[in-house]
Amino acid sequence: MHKQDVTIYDVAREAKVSMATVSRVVNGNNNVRKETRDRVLEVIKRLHYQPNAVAQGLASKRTTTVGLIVPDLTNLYFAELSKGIDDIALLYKYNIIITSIENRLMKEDQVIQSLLNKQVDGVIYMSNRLPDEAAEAFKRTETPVVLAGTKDNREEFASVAIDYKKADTEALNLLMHDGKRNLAIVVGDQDAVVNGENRIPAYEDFIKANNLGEPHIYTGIKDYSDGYNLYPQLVKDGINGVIVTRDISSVGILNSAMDAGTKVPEEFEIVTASATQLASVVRPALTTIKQPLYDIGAVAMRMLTKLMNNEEVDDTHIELPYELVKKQSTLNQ
Amino acid sequence: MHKQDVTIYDVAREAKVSMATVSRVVNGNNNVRKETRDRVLEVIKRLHYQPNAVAQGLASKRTTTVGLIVPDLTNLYFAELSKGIDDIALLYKYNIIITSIENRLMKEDQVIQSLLNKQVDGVIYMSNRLPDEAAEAFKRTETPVVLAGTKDNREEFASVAIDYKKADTEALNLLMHDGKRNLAIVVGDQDAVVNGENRIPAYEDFIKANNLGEPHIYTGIKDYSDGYNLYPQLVKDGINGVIVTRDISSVGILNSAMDAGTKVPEEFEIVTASATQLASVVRPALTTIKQPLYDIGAVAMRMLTKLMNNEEVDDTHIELPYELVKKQSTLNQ
DNA sequence: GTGAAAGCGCTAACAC
DNA sequence: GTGTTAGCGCTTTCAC
Repeated sequence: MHKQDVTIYDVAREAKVSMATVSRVVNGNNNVRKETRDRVLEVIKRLHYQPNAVAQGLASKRTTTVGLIVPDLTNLYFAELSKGIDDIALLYKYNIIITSIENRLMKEDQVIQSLLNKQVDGVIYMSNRLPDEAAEAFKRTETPVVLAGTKDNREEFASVAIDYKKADTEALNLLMHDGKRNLAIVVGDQDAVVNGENRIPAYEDFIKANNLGEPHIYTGIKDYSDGYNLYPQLVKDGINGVIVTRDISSVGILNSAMDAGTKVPEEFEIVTASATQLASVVRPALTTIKQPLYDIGAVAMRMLTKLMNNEEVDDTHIELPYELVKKQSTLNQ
Repeated sequence: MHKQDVTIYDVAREAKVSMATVSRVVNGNNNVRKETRDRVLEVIKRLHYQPNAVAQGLASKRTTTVGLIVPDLTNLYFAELSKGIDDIALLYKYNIIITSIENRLMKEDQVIQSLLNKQVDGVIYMSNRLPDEAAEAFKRTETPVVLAGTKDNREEFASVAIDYKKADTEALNLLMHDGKRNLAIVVGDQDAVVNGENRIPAYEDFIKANNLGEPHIYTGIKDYSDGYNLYPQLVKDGINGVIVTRDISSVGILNSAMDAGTKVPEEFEIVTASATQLASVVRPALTTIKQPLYDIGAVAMRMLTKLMNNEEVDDTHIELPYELVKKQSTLNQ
């Protein structure tokens, strides 16, 4: 970034008006006579003037930039959420600064602080658990935050998600009705609020309510090979039905079962709890809890635009409908 | 973004030094006596001072922000590239503004202009073909650009990629040596420079050089169902070996072939030209041209940091090695 | 080694 | 409807 060639001052001089008027034209303020406006617009075009958003940001205290905090870019779950966010952001002319925070050199709250230093107008948080320092920083700087596809144990931040407990219970019911009674839950990160405070408790409640014996909770199963390597353990533990939070892990378990000669779904059933593209292209196709990921992202971003404009928001905790899509990895009886 | 509570001026007053000295401390300038530095740092800590990056950007003309231009966030090819970029960006303390440009309300060069208005220090371009207006804008604003995982017909922009012609030729050779002589190429966007000026010509040359009859080029095959629905046409055209640029389309073709009862690879072979996670988790696993996507992103970002610092870069057109990974969708004889 | 002061390019009162 | 002016929070000469 070098010294700007043409500034608002150049336009003002050339159009024989003040900087204020040029500013008004650029920002669509109506208090400008049509002839003046046209003259200014002509000069803007002729000089190829482009406003410097950094200077605008400093002067107006609005950067029209929002921060996106995501654990991992290569996880399709977040990519699909991001797409919904991105489309709405474009619609409202916000730029997106994206930061991923998994396996990092920097601590999460440092990364978030650097985002805040960039003076983002708002933040969409999609990671597992909002650290206290970060929550503090958001409040101190009065930065609006919306959680998308995740939850927080604090009540203070807006969120858009689905009812994970209800969804998982429905999925477990499906497995049970198919005659599978040795049910397990396989999660990626047990510290995630969605898992630790929603999915796992729902599973435990279900097991207890239906007298299905000891609970079997497998944690830290994050990628394909984690899933693949877990399957023998599941066999050893006598499991014949699983609900898996990450679909890449589901695929690992599925392939491992197939390679072991296990009949899916006759002998072993799988439900994956976050439907991305992946779940539907493998064979047999996976039964999934289909979350409206694109919509979650879009609704979250829309809500954020309102919060950033200090508009009234009637409900800051939105739950969107999910769907249990029955495919070939369950009997569906 | 509201009026900042504690500014560099507050720190200066509290530490009984000038703003200039605080600025020096913040920016790690050595021309500060140790005692002064310590005193300033103590005040910074005590007041929880955080520099306003927007003001820094305006004053210094460096925003420590880079733009990422990508067609589609949910395409794993770009996600994996982005991960490499992101890691190196973090290392050098750059933030990333990401913009996707497929199916948009705004024209590509408008989106790019809005990125430039944000005064990004550099840009990584990963899309199909850099529009002339955008190329002009980059040059006019002297913004360094590196293409990652893509190419440009102009020679003027730096790039990091693989040798697509060589890779495709090698893949076609594999198919031919397996006894398949009715070979086709299936591409997503034929306007992409990688396809239009590299992959397709390589295919045509190969067909001609080996007397394999008429070329069969299928374009606009972008997603799973495009691939799935294309397969019957491939059968009708007598094709028994394909190279496919997008792996989601490869999977569509694969599943369609399997559903039709075709034996893969005995009767029909597939090579996918961009190996993401997807290619290795489907069954049969797909033979792929494995590009070092993470590395391409990382190397591109590293090069960009040099360009942004006006450092000498010996080679601005880097080709990284690829690998033809033989899996179950080819006979590999 | 440190400070004073002039900007960076723009917005937003306020005055007319 | 338009202009004047004072910042926004910081960096960077240039003195000393």
